[in-house]
Amino acid sequence: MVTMQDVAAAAGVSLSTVSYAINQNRPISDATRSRVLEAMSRLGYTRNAAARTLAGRRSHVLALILPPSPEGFGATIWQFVEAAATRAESHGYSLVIWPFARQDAAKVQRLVSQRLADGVLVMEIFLEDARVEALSAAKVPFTMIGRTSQLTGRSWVDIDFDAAIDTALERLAALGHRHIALLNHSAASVDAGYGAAIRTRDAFVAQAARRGLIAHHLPCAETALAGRQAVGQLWGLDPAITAVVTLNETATIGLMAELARRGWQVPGDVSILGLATSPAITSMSLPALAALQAPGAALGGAAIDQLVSVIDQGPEVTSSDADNRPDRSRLLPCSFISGDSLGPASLASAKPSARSTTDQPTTTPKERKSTP
Amino acid sequence: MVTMQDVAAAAGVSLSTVSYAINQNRPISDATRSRVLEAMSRLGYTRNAAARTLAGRRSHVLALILPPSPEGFGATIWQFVEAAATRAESHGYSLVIWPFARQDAAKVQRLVSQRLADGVLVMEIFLEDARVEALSAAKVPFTMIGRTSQLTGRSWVDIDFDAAIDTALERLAALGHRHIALLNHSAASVDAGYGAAIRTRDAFVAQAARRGLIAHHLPCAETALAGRQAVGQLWGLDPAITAVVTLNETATIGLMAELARRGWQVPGDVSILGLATSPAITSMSLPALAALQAPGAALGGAAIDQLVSVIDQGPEVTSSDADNRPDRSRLLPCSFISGDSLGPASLASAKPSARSTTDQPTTTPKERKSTP
DNA sequence: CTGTTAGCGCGTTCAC
DNA sequence: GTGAACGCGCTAACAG
Repeated sequence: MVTMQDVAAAAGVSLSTVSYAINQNRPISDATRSRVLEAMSRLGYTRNAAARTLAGRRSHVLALILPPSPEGFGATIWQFVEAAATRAESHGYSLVIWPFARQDAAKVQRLVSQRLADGVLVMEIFLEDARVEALSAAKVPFTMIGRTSQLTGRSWVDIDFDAAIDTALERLAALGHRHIALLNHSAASVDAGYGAAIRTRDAFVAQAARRGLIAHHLPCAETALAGRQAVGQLWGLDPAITAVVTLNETATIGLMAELARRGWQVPGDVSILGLATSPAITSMSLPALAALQAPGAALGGAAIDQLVSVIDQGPEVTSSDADNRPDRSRLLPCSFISGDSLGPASLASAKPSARSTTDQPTTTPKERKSTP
Repeated sequence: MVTMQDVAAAAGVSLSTVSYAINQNRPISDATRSRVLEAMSRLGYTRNAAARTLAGRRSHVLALILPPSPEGFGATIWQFVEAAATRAESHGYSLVIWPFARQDAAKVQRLVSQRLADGVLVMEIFLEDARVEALSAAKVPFTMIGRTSQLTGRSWVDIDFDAAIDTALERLAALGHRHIALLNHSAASVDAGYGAAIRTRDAFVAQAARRGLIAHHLPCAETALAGRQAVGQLWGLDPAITAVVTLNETATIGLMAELARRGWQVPGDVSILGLATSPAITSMSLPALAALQAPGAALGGAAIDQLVSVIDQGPEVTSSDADNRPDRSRLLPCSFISGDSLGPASLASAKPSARSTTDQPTTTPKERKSTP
């Protein structure tokens, strides 16, 4: 292995000069710099990361904690990761991914205490999140993608679910929909306090009430099968539902398949609007799903920027007003992607033929008495 | 930060004794060991990764190079990652993920030359792969998930596509299918030499010929839209096709949606069999997709085992017969998941009404004239 | 602008 | 069984 010492010797300068030439920490004459650079490339030198970390007390690594998702990741989350990796690189950091579930706080603890990363990004935040507490306790700089309920002094970026719901209800109401359902993440997620699910639900219920709409909230497992079963459940709840807002990509696919199987038209009989959905998903359905697209890439870039700023400035933010500093916390909007799944509300009573509430026995719900 | 020195002082022993107590490199009396351990946990000591790496010349980190996939990752790939991370941990390594495309060989080069990882796993291998060449040149231990065409002295694990195709054709032939199509990955992937796509295609063509079946190979972009359009293309190629084997999950979803839209029955009119598909996908379609499931978790574990063995034994394998050593290379089989998408071949001529070969120009089909 | 030097925290080879 | 001492390769004062 060729070291800085070798380069220094070859260039006829001292070791520290090589270091300064590389890191540009100090003015160096062009002549010596080019001698050094020449020697470096001639010898094929690359600096040793461990030595640099040890001496400099910085690893130049940022970690991203991802939950192990049994369903795989959609395009949104991957856009996020890519954008984050790119932005990290532009700040001189490399991004490593640590797959840890919410329960793995101890592992997180271990890794950060070894100083493997200078800072950490945490995704899929729960209102109470042990990983976040571990990071907080370890005094490691971190930024949340999402928000715990306790926010004081913490850095975060999040999707503006409130605004997204506002847009969604605005559009649906304008189309005449009055009975609207929200197909959420699983009951398990909601009960565990998954931030996105809870904030969306709350915004949905509150804003629907304000607008005088009939709102139905249905948690649903993240599987296509559960999405299919949701059809029976939803119209069992309220046969007058004409629109579904969905936060659950996988379930949405099942939902639309089941609607098709029953012969219901989208958007003729039912309108569907995806929330925080990726374009890849929207085109998977027939008709193409209208959606409020999650700002994956923007979130990734913003999250890294914030994390770097926390690292650079230290965690000195304790004054109460600091919570709203734009370099510490940001809400990003979803953008509307038009599809073919949105239409005017149908008069439910007008097309009883298309609206069978009869369920399939299999995986499924029972009969319900039709109560008009 | 609490160091080994601190622990040594607190336990009343010397620094090296602490090191030995931790690494169990040398016999230590139980009395002193427990004193050391007690001091460690009392002070909350965790060793500094950089220092350990520098002194020990091993980073205890393995890297996994993933391609940035615009469509997101399915469950299979994520199972692989999880299994690999777990297995790595059991070997005392942590697994970091580096998202690098095939063109990013230079970045790979840079990272490994900094000795950030003791070994590297590379996924989604192309027959000629610059990342692999870079690793090879840098003399970094690595294991491929997939295979380059040049294999001498290289460690790899791969899915047994040959066997999978054998199973697939065997089953389809037994159901009476004679005109069978393969819906492959994109033409771009095939042209670039993506190993899985090419090996599957070749096996498909060769084995179909051997069995006297009519084989059609269709590359298809990894989008649902392209999958929909594939319907027109396939039956344009050969109206007598009664079964489709698919290696392209995203396209499969579109394919099935389009079949449904045209009113074709699966498996009544067409049988569909997924190849190297994950269970999450199989349940997304209606009817549930029959598939040869990719051995994601097994691949992950096996890949790590091999990589560790390469690291431990050094790259000394140059003798020609070494290429078949089971600790260096392994082929893993897919397992059959029955679904509802497989049935006996229909007599094409018997149901001309359902079979039209007319292509839709865009994503949005109009009526077609029935041409018997 | 450049050179000298003292560590960073730990693994490991020696002596004891 | 234990301890002392050296060095891994580099950063960052501190001196010129």
